[in-house]
Amino acid sequence: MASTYPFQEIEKKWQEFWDKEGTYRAEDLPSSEKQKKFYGLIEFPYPSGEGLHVGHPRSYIAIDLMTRKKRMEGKDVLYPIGWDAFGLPTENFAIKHKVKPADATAKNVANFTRQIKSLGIGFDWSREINTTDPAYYRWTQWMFLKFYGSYFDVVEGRAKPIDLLAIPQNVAEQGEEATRRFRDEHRMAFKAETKINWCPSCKIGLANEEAIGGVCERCGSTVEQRTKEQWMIRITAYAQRLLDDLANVDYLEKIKAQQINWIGRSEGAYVDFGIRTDKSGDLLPEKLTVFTTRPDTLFGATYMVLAPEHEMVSRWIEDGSIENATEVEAYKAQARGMSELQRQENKEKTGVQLKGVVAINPANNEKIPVWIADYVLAGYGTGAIMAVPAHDERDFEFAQKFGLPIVQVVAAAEGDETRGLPFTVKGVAFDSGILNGLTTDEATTKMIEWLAQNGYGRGAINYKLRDWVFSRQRYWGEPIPLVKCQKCGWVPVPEEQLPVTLPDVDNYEPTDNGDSPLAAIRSWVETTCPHCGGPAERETDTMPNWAGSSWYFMRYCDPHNDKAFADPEKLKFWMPVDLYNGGMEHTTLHLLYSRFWYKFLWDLGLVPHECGSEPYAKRRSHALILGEGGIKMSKSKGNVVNPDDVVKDYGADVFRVYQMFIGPFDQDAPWDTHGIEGVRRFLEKVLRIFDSVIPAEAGTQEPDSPVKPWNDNVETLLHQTIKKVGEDIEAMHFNTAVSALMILVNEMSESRTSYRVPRADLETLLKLVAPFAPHMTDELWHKLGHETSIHREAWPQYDPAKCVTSTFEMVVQVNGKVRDKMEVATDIPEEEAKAKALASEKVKPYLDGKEPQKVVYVKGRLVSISI
RNA sequence: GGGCCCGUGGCGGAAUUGGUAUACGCAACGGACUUAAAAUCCGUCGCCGCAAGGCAUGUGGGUUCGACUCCCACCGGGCCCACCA
Repeated sequence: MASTYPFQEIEKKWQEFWDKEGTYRAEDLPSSEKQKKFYGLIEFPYPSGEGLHVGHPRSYIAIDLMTRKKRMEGKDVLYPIGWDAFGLPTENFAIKHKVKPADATAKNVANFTRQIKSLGIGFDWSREINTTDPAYYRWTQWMFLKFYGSYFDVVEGRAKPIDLLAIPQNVAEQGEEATRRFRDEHRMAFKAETKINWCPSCKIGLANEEAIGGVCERCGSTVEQRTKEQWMIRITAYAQRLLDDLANVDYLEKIKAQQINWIGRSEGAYVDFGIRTDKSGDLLPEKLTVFTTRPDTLFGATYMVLAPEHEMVSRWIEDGSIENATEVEAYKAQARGMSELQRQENKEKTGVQLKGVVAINPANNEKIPVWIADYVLAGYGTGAIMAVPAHDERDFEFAQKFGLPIVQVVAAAEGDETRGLPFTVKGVAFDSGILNGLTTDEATTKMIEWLAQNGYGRGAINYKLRDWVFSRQRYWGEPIPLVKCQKCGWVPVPEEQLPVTLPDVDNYEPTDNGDSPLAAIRSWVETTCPHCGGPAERETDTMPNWAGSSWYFMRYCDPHNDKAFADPEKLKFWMPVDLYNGGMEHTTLHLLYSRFWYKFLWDLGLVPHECGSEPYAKRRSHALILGEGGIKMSKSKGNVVNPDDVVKDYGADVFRVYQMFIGPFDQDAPWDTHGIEGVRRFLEKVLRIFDSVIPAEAGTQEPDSPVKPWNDNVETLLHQTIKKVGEDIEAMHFNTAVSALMILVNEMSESRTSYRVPRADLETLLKLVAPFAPHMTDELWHKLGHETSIHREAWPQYDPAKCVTSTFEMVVQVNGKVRDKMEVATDIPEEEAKAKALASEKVKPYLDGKEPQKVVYVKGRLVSISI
């Protein structure tokens, strides 16, 4: 800014002042009734070594504006900050540079803190949290144990303590071991085999994001698939509730759509197919069950496909039912070696027929061949499909490639696009003809009835959502607080012994077998069983990054509590979050996981019932700040803007206003070095308005200039601006709020030369600018003689009567074209407006002496004449 | 392939939700002040035209007194998901 305004000094001064005064500290005990609280939340950052990106603050500043306005409106405001600090980049950095991840994290947090504080954001730093702090992850572990100690009651549709799980008679009769197994199978946290991406060179398991294109992101070697027993969390049990409750929250439509999409509910039916092998020569006792959304096309099912991993395939290989077992094994091996990503890239259909095995289509008793192919996914439905090539594109493609029959189901043909290739048309779908003349929906319902009546299947609902793989073979994460005892099996670490802290070692290396680096630290692994006191080993897997971020918004309500993750009374006051803002990249997983986690705790009564079943009342997303020219900022392109540089050159206030003015909040916007100059000019103009009011040397006396009455138009504009800025901030239209302020300031600074702007109006202006440029406005506020911060002042009110002018410029249109404009009284009667318009000299030539066909008056706007 | 969204000056973008298209800002140009520059201030700035006027919101149609806004088709671009039966 101008050399006369020492912004660096002033900004620092106010940041220290706010810190000392606790200007932004949320009330520890609420001072108002619950309706008057506002909890604004931004996604807490991952403190990377790169430092703050210019994109980060966009969200922080936006919510800062909103919370500042709410505070000025007298609400209790909670706007906290913390660090989502566990995770891969830090771990990788630590391994590479042989430093401790905790030390690297502390350094990064210090840097982020310095950067964020320099922006003057009104965070309540007294509530700062860090997911890697044992005092924090103690509760993350505690919550994991709640998952472990619970099951999902299907009848009531909610989680309950595992002690309440009814053990069926026949299980109980089999003894303790069977009972334990039954219980373990029903826990919300359970162990199961899953595939992981394995880099044979780095000897490390990789997240999907690190194995893009099937190669290791770090070293470039081909990623293998390995099978491993991992902890899973039963999020699928909550699929329907996660879907249903979207109706009760205010999320952007596209965010809801993403959640719905990800959960992927589909209605259909399970259908049981009989299986005959040549070897046995007869029907097997077991059935092959498939899930289909189109049971009405059952008659057109001409073959079946199993996922290569389907357990029946292994069984049939073993018992010799499959004649071409070698070929089948080879295909299975090939499929196993492929990562999901490789599979997605190569969409060419492949598969092998299981020779010696046929399935029986229950609709017509026809024998149909059985195949395995990797286009059928083991993880969805039953891992097997009935293939209806006439009504499914993928089946069609497969049938074409392998010469399988294609049968169109006539009753179902309506609505399905004909593929323009010869079909074997079989006419009526059923002996009974029950589907004739029905729509697809009706036929589906009818078919499900038929299946159920004849014992061939039943209606069913399936979700794409899979259970949450919760184990990571990593060091830098929350240890999973379980111990494996040879005698007692998995035993939870008792609550009073939490947290299970990470061992403080100088360095660690990945292991050969895919275990976490923790597995090699024997002194940490070896422990005693909390149950029987015998020798036991700790679980060496750690939790995923998503764990700590699944509940952090609750910890903010009571961050220093060491008796509970948060005091229920404080949760009752602050929850739910009123506005949650973040990037679109987190609108599927993080949002889903945290909603689920919250619902689970709510079910158990650990989150008070009064908080409601959803953690976030409203979710919005910001877009990206791009590099100059509209390309993404990246180190390689050399177009990265460092917020430190901007703050150093222009100050935080300019940076903040520019961030808000750059474009619509939910739209990507390119950084523009020239654009920021315009904002600087604007703020300097604000300073200049106060020059006459505030004498150069700190005095607060107003000069006794000759006073002309304050201009009515500026008065009107002031009230219009109060209205506009307030509404725009609420609607997150920050760019137009800034432009409204610019218009007012332009007007005021022009008027200043001819009129004396009343001090009260100047103070109003200052309050409107305050959330945008907090340092400068507090400085001016104090120079006007105030002792307390402007950020605790009352937000200005507008007078609706003063927002309207007594006259307006009425437009006269003839056949939709503007032909005249005239100044008329705002309350002009309709007839008079029309008469005036028709009498206009400029309009007359267009009337051509004819009588107008229609004359429309739009109040306060225009008269439209058509001839 | 599915879902969501967007096309307005040289650029970022406004438009009271169907009512004066191009607010505000940037860039550019001309001028004032200055020895000069910066800063600041004044002015011009969609296109064609001396002007009157005409034409312009991706393209073509429709509804309407009136369409950037609503409807249909097409063209172009973006984001997310994706062999989910």
